[in-house]
Amino acid sequence: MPESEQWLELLEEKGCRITEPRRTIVDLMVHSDNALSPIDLFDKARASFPKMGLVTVYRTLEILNQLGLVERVHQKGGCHMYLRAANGHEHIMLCTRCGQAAYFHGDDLGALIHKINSESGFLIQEHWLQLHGLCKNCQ
Amino acid sequence: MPESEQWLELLEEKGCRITEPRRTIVDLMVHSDNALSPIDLFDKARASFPKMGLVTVYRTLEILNQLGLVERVHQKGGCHMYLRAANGHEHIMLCTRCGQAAYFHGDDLGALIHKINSESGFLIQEHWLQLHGLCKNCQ
DNA sequence: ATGATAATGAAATACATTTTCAATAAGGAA
DNA sequence: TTCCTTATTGAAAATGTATTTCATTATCAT
Repeated sequence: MPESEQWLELLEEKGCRITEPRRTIVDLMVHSDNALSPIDLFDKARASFPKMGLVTVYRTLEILNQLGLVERVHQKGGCHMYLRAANGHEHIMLCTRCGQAAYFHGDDLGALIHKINSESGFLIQEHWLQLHGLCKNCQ
Repeated sequence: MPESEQWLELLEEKGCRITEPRRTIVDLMVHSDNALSPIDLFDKARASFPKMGLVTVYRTLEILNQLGLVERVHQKGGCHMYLRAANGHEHIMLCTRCGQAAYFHGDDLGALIHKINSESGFLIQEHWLQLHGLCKNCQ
């Protein structure tokens, strides 16, 4: 089953109606190699669905984020872009030159987290790691 | 030498004038255990320097950020707060209950980064790790 | 096919940040 | 010290980003 369909099924399970705007945004997010801002999505979406409203982009991103399907990308310049979420122990890598995102399925950070827990007394509940560099093409 | 003085010297070396607003903000950032937003800083600063302008807070944070003395903190709710920057291989931990920040000096990411470089072809230039959990007091 | 209501888009609003600019103050030169 | 240059400042305006409101539309269970 195409990934877009899986996302739409999750939306349906959550009790959401499947609409044209949502289909459009899901499709764009599933297939994008680059992080996209709400405005990026708005512009791209209107190519195939001219009536798309910017508010709907925000609302749909919020739902997809709640479902863990997309996540906000954090960059020096700002934190306004979204990307397909990393699954399990994947980590996101962003190319600083072309913007392409890649997912690396590396070790989990369990050992480090555990060490921090025991040495610092801090009880870590959540962590995120983001990597910035040059992709193969841009080196 | 107090850390505030060190920061001010770095500002001077950069060619900046040492002003009352800058002293005030530096002092607040050096001594804060919690991440602070521009508005937080604005409010706190006016306690000792009532004429402080919000724009100056933004401008000073930008300079301190360029000098690597403060860094933006990334949280689910948004990325509008700043903290003394982590040095070397320190990583920032934030308490999700009281907001207190702690710095943990544990590397171990070198191996992971190296592995990613060789396996993915991606050349990692920078990495950010941020940890969220409960500090000793809040557990 | 119908109807209840979730979802939508546009406008208004709220919030965050940056730009502009005249007045002020820092700090080197006299 | 006093003067002068100019970086810095604060206020207002402008820009950019995100959310709320609300009447209209479209989904989907019946």
